[in-house]
Amino acid sequence: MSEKYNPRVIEKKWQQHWAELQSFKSEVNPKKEKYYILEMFPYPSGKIHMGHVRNYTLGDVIARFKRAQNFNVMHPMGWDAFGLPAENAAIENKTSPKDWTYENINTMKEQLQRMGFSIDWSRELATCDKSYYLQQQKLFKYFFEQGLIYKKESLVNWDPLENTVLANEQVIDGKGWRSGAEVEQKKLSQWFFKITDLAEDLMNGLEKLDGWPEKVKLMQQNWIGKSYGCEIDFEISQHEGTIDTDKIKIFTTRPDTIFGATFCALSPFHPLVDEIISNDETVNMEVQKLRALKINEESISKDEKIGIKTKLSIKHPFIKDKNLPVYIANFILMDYGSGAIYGCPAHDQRDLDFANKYNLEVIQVVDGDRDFDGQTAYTEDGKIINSDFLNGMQIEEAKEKAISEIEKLEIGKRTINYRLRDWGISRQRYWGCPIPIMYREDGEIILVPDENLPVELPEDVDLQKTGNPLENHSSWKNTKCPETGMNAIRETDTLDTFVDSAWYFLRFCSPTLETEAFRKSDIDYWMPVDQYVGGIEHAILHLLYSRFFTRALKLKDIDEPFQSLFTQGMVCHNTYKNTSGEWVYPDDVKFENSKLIQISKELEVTEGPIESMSKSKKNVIDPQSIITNYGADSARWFMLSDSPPERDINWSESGIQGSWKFCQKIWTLVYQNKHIFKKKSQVSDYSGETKRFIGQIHEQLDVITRSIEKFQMNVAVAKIYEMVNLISKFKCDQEEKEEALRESLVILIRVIEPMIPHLAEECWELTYNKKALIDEPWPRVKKELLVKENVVVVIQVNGKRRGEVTIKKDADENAVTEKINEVQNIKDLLEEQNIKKTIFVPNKILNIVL
RNA sequence: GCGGAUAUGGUGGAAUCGGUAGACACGCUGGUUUUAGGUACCAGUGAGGCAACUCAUGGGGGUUCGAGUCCCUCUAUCCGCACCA
Repeated sequence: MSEKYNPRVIEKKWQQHWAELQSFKSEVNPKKEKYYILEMFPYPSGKIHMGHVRNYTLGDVIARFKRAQNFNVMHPMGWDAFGLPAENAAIENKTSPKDWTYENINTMKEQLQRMGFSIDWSRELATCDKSYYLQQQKLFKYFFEQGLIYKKESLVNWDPLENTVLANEQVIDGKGWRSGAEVEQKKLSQWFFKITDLAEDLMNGLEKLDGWPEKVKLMQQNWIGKSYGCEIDFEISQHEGTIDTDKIKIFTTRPDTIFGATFCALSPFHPLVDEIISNDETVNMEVQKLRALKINEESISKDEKIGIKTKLSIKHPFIKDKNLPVYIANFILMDYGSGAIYGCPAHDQRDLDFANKYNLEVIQVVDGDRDFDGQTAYTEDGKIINSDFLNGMQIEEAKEKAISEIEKLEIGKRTINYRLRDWGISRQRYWGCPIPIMYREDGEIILVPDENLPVELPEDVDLQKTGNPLENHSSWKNTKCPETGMNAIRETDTLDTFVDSAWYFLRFCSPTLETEAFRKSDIDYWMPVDQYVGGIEHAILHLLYSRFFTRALKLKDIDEPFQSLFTQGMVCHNTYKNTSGEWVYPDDVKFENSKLIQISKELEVTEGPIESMSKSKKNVIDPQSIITNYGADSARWFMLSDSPPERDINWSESGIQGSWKFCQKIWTLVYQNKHIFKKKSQVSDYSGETKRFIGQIHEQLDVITRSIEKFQMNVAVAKIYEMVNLISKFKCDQEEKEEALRESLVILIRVIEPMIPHLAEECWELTYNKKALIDEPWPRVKKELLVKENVVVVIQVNGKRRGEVTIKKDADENAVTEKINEVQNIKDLLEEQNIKKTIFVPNKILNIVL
């Protein structure tokens, strides 16, 4: 044990100690209250990055804090190990995705262990483990049998050169990122989860989630997007060629504007469009152009509206002899409503843009405060005009009336529509969980029997070849039906990796169970997750899918997987560019002669804006170098200092140095006082100055405790600084004071443990305590010491602070008023003035209004 | 475009309830000690003013005895938009 703070030695020492004693292994213990803390598991991309360090440091503070509060804490860790980057790496480096992934897992596990996180590694799992995806295939079968899985056609980004499906991020300016080929929208038959079946339930469940940030709940609510409207069948009045149907079903949320309808628009992927283009080659060519465009909500609202006029017309249901032209348009989603709308240009901006472009009629049917100018759609409140039986009504009333008339004519019905779409889970990729389905030669689609699971990923695949590697692997793909012996073809799609992460928190409860995905008794004890910590970028999809899974699995008593949720901010850093316009790593930049210079190339560098750390902009700091230079505790402390956890944090060299200095300061403070722990004192009560000192310590302890509970780690950190400053200045010259110093140091060591555990343990060793620090309970706040005898009451004149008086606690207004006379400048202000009234807040403020 | 968020000194940020704005830290300035130096310690540090005091929480307006906090409005920046995880 040395006088100098030596993180390299002590961190290794305590990590070994915890590992040997299996200090963080968790087991079901019905006698003890459980606490399940979980951080979003990482994708094993290579090395840990600062975002991980921040995420897991936050979670670890909570894990260690709750343990100190006598909870039976489970804090597991695993790997979200399937995904695209493994395939990309395989193509670039000619390695296998499996080897690449497991190598990364090893590296990252070592790094996480080097951070000293209190993780129960006995529960470790990787979603690419056979044992994990075996259970996932069983869950797939369960969902299938529950009727929650179906197949339908849907669109993908298709790279015709690589013969493969591209992720959105692989499409850059409409071109394939590797091939540069023009990306097409291709229809493929794909598997879907019927998440929309539970849309209502998922929305209502949000109300109960008190521990979730309001903004995340709102984002989910908007994502589900419940809306009330109606379907209307419009009769086709004119067409050319043979058309299979005589109606077009449209969906609207604004049936009150039915009399303002002036055209009809179909999605380019509407089934009727297939018929139209089979009759008309000119339209066909135009439609193919529209179909090649990527349509999402963003493009609908921003991009130029394009329409193709068809030879069809539809009849207006309420206006005799009025026919509306039918267009095929790029701003209609096939997945929303019925894939067809009627356009009411006066009251919808998209429709108006379209009508203005194609010179269509615009009829105003809602009139309100603002004049309608023909350029900005009128979407505000108002009264219905130009609308026959709806005239004079308010919007809501008119909606009701229109729907009831439509239902009376039996040409449509009231519907509830959700913006939420079913969850497409098919991926035409290799590195994912195989779908346990076979297509038999007799046309039957069968589920692979349990005894033949898992359907294993073949390892002998050629990723260099274009197309889906599983599709190309004929000996894997062609198989026999285990029941009938008939020839069969395996499903070559794999599952979306969001499926992997939609139930991993359940698997952590029974990580090694072979017979089932999880043991019921384990789930009953550990679930739900008490605190989930992760990035805001998962606010919608991952969390919604996990909620869907938990509900669909019908676990008794549990429908919400995450009791509380905390979303942390990102880690940012300045960006640097050299004179040739290349991004430069911060490590490669030095400051010389008041210029920034790139060390490796000796080029001048300019400093760019602070952005979230990303490999593409090279503004990353490798946590490994920080751990090596400063130690894990300093890195942890920095992550918790200054910025509130939910906000973005800017990495700075001076900040990490400050953290290191602080760790050193704590060590010096405890080490210099180590002799006082040898003695045992008889002091049971404090007086005077010592009482005030220890009172302040307990006040700080109180704030630290409450701050950690509220996730305000930066506030807790600031109070710990204050505590250290206070203890450092405390002059210890008598027995009573020595006892106070001892008590305060013990409190300090205990409260820093969740944040900087190695240093805390090393300090604890100096106190001659037999019990391990991690098993030491959180210190109790001595409430009796928080009561102050005197308080400062601020005196205001006309709401402005003019002075203060120190007075006995709970003194009344008269007592305060009397004391004012001692304050000269207030006396002057009050002279020869009439006091209109006074506002008195006990122990806080006296405001005198003149 | 829609949806969500954020804005306080030179910097990161603090401020239970509407009640002393700027805690704590970084940086900077001056000093002390040891060292070649990093280090450690002490003092100062929102702006203006000799001072009394005035001004100050993105801009403008409002409610209130009193607003960083509540209401309206504007501006700027960031995030998401369904195959990245």
